Amino acid sequence: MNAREILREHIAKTASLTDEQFDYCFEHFEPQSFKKGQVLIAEGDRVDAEYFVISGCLKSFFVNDEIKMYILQFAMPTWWTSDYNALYTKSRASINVDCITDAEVLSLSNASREKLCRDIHQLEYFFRWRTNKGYVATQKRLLSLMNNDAKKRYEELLELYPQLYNLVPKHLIAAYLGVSRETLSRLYNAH
Amino acid sequence: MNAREILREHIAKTASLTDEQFDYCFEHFEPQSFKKGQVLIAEGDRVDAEYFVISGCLKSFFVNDEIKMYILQFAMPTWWTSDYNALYTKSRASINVDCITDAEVLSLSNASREKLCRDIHQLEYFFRWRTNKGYVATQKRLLSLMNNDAKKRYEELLELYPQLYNLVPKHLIAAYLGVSRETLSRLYNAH
DNA sequence: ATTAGAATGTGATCTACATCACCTATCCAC
DNA sequence: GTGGATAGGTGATGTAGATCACATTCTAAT
Repeated sequence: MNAREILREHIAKTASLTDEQFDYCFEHFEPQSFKKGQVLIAEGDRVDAEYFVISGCLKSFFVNDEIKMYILQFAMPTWWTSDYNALYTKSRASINVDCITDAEVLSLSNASREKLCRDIHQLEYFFRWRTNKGYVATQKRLLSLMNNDAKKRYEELLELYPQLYNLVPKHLIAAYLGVSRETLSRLYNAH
Repeated sequence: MNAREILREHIAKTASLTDEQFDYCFEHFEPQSFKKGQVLIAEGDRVDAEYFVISGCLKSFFVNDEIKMYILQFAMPTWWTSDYNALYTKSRASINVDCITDAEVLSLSNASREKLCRDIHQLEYFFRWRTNKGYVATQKRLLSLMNNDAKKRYEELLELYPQLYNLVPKHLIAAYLGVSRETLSRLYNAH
């Protein structure tokens, strides 16, 4: 399945567009390819676009004191990622986005998204739903972080995203769970 | 300022509605009053509405093992609250919402919101933005929880919402920060 | 093939915070 | 006013997980 079809199917799950509407919509996306390790957004950048992942895996993360990294989100195919704070407030990036593996994305600029939302009501609906899902998921994660210990959170993560285990280095999983890589290592080696 | 004006001004910050549009919109909200301690949403309930706070203070919270409480959000005037997961997926509530003080709210049913979004494009825009703000705020809180110790989080909270300090009992602030009430007590008594 | 740098495992130690226990002050409801 | 929640404070002790230190393996570039 090509990028166009992946996007089409993804949107169709939430909003119904006519062929003409989707054509018009798709014109606003720009396909981009990145190599493993390439940076899409660096802290301090002006942020102008969000990214819809076609293949590969990205991460969005925050680095504290130039030392510790906390992963906000792994972005797998059909997931969206960006610095949404910077994007919506037109401020500079406070988080980073880069590639864990080689990746293909569809880039959508802020201006294009707003234009599409204005022109096609169904797309505004789509983006409202998408954001709502992200909001709910983040709230769940917040609760899990307060309520569960590292082991429980690790098990939850693997249950939710089994692919991650083999795809993503363990120290990144630790950075997502909010524990040190040492602790994570001890956890799944059942100490 | 009455409820109508408060809502009008709140929406106007994000979306521009004509007088007719706002009239139509406002018809879908139902004013409700609650006493301190009253429950708007209890775990297990069917959730059919979200609430826009006019006066007073609500909390949305999760109770683990019938013992420990974690507060997702304090809802002050002009804030929205509900169990958005249950509301959007039409599942039963996994969190609770009740009143910390006497409160007046405007209740908006899920059906009414969807109708309003369909009928008035600008409102769909409004709700998209509102959800986006919530998403970004929750991400920030997630980062703070992973990155900062309890003392730092406590200071951040007071800086962001100074009103809370006098309005809300300390043990609820602890439940928001994700620390025990004892630890919170020791923190601000500078041990 | 060689080598430098990532990624990972594991012990020893330290620490922020939870938990338990108990005490005091305040606020209502009868 | 009195008694029972509710809120808050503080000491003693326990523990999950951080941090430090170092060894091992894997990976990718030369």
